[in-house]
Amino acid sequence: MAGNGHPTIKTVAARAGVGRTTVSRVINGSELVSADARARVLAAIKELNYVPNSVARGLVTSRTDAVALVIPESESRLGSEPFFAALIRGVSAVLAETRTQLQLTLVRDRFEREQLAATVATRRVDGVLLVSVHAHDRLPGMLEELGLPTVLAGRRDARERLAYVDSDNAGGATAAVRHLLERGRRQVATITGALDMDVGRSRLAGWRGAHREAGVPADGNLVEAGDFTEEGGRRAMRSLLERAPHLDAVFAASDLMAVGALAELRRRNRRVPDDVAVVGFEDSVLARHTDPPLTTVRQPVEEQGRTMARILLDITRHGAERRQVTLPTELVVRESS
Amino acid sequence: MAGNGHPTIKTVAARAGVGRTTVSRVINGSELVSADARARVLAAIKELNYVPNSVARGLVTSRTDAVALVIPESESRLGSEPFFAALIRGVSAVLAETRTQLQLTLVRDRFEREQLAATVATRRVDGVLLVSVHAHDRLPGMLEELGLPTVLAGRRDARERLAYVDSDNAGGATAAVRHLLERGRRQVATITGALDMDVGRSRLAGWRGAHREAGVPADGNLVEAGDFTEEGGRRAMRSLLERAPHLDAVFAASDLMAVGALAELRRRNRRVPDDVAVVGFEDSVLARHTDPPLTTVRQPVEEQGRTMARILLDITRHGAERRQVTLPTELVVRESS
DNA sequence: CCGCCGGGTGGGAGCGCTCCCGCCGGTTGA
DNA sequence: TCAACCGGCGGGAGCGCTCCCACCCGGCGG
Repeated sequence: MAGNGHPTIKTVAARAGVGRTTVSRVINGSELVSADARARVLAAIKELNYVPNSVARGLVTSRTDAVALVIPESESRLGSEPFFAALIRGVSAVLAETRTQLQLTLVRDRFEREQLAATVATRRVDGVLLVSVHAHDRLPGMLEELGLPTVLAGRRDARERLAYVDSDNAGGATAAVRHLLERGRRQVATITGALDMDVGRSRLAGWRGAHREAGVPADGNLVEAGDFTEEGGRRAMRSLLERAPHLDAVFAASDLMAVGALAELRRRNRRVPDDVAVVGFEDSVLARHTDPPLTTVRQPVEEQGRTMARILLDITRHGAERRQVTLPTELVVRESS
Repeated sequence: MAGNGHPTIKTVAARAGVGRTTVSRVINGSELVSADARARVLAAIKELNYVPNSVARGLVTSRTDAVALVIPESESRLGSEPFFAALIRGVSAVLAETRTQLQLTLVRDRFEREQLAATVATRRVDGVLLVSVHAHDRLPGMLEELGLPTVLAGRRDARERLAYVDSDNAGGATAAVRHLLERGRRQVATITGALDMDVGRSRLAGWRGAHREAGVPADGNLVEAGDFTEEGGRRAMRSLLERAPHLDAVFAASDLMAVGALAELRRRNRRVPDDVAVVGFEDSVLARHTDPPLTTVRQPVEEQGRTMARILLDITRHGAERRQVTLPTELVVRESS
């Protein structure tokens, strides 16, 4: 019983000469406290340097004021780090306003990913933000069953039921390819992203859409599947050039793949943009540093993070409905096109 | 009392026909349980899909099995994201092994930084990992007073008392400058990092050391202070060229500043490496993508994160002493030198 | 003058867990 | 034979908080 350790609400109550309940009320901003009592409690808190124990609070309220951000590490390793960094910044900014903690969970492999559901079920978080969901990912479903509010970055497919915030992938891709066609490019190839993800499929759909719009037939020979990695971009560029040596433009579904494509083009002494125009997607820091600087589609990643956090908090704090938001993208023209 | 909600340890005990304590023992891997009882408990856990409530556990053990990683956002915004991403990967890998949660705290401004001490004092974390500490940062001291185990990424100064993991900044810088001098460069300038940080000072010391070693006088005119940003690198390069137009090499204390320097050199039509050799520090992704690819000093950032996490866990779990570790760096020669 | 109301207050109970301590019954050594 | 011991086990207490439910008391209407 030494006054040692940290002061508790009881210590504060004794010091202020009031009951525990009154202290609790002051802390939680209840109106039903006389000005006098409130002042005494506040003074006691300051004197004792008291900080409420949020674990104890969490036990009774069964809220933790923490949300998890789940990121598959395999993808983050692939150099898309700027994406995650920006997303985290956005999320964190909104959470800070409401004193909500951000728990970062990097998931290394499928096993850890499935295990996560159990971890998360230990009630350590009020909700989950999920990044990079594949079409047949089971995790979102598991979280839903657990009744844990979940917001996705990107959707699993066009019929997504859960809350999500996505960029306008199809629209951005269409704009990119339209830009190439309008500049007179005749054979606009595309290096797609992973096609088991909606991002990959939607950006490919955008490439098709722009062709349709322009009344140009979309040649299946000009499509090569990538995987969002630099090496994948390089490889895809290689097979495209072999299949369609006369292509004069390529739309890569990510900046990183565009970088790979640029490398392959340089290796073959194709000039960019003179011989072949290149456009990426994301507008990461990379895009400004390639040679030549990369034309690309900017997605508002930080805003995406902010929106995700807001939607999640609205659900956990105010029981709001799940919302689905698509954020606009914007073509940034640089020197590669 | 409806069987609703989540099963508790009591539910499991009833189902298995044992006491709460026995269930607890099984969960925590105690030896003092008969094989029979253990089997029954395990079965009950599985049937009920029971997951222990870690908040309740935390209340009694006063451990949360979570640690905070504190990152000043101002710096992370500066494009050093690859550094933080790698650090997080390392930290996360080690934490995952011990089922410890990672709480990420981006600190936007000084105010939030000081407030953090209070937040952290709500007992939500067992320890803190601190990144980018400036020489006169008050936060480490506050955490120490709170008795919260802390490990720094980098040290405040050469007399650091807290646990830390740092790269061999001086050694790496010396190797970089030695390399330039050995290749016959006569005027090796340096763009320093922020000089209120040990990283900045140590890398500058390395530049001096290599000169001393080679018996070449270190010309103060060849030193220009930067701030680890690209723009800072550009600016520093500009003043260096004005002050010392005949310099034939520059060692930048970060890749990002090297990128700025490269841009300025190109603007002035100085060829790299023919006219001026450039070396950076960090070996971030950027380094492979500059034109020409950047010679730089690789620091084992992921390993740094792993080591930090290990040291922190050793302290929180086993009451180990604070350790101070310096990890070796390695010169990576590419085409800019 | 009495009942009633309602703002301000405090104590009890209980959140789900761990840990202390004591109980039980079988084995061992003197 | 009996005390000492020990492995296996369970209940009580309590971690620090919130919330329910009184309780008190001054003011007011009947």
